[in-house]
Amino acid sequence: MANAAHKNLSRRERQIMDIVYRFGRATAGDVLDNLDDPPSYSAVRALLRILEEKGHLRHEQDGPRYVYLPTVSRDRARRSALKGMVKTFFDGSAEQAMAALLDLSVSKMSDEELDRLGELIENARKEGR
Amino acid sequence: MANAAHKNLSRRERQIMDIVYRFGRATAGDVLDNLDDPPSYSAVRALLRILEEKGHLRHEQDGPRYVYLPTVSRDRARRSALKGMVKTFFDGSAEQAMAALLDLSVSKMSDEELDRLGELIENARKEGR
DNA sequence: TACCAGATGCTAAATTTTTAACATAGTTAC
DNA sequence: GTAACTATGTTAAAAATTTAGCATCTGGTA
Repeated sequence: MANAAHKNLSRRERQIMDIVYRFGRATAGDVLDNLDDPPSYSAVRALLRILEEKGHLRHEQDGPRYVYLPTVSRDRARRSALKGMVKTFFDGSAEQAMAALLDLSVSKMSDEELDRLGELIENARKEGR
Repeated sequence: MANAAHKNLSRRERQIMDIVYRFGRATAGDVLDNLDDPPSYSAVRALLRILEEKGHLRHEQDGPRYVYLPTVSRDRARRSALKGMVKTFFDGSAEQAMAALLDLSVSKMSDEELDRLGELIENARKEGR
């Protein structure tokens, strides 16, 4: 079911998880700095603790402070998010999603990037699967 | 800014918007049927009305009932969602996102689909941009 | 060592979200 | 026409989320 993990997050929880995923690892301060319409530092810490309780985050000690990391690997999170997106916005068609993605960003892509993508597809067509 | 519209939705609101986007248009009943851990019919209707007030949905009369539709075109919603995803999970790299998408679904893709994608990239490399 | 800065833990209040219940109006079928 | 069914509109209570405040602890530094 799509983005199962994310589905049950509250608004703030989701905002925070997005930031942590984006950063890979983040302190309460990092999160606060990147939150729209941010609450108090204290509120952010409370949310981080809740997310940890729920099993979405874990923390490591880094000197005097906590650094939070997702418990689910970035790779798994990516897959899950992609699946949800394809299901919700592209009728389940990964091809459509890729086309839209390409359309969205060709203007910003380098020749090298396009070459690499071309190869990936070439490979998939020949051997892969 | 990512998925600006979605960012401020509550949990249920987001779940409902996802369903409406997936269906394109949906009645309260459709939404109820597709909601995990569903509340009462009445609760769903209340949420739909709130989403309409907030400007995320509009409704059309279809015989005796309302059919709800997103106010933002699917295309815009897609773009917005894709951008957010790329930013959050792929360090802003559309190429990486496309590669992951391909990896996720090569096994399910037909030769035709792969051909079409190959062409799109070919075109982008040659002329486009 | 003793102080200061900056961190966490915990608790309870404020706000928002979510829900159900009830009242009302429109459709359809007989 | 009217009864049965199925909608919607509104309201207020229940539940969950979000927040801030205060007490406490830890680490670095003069």
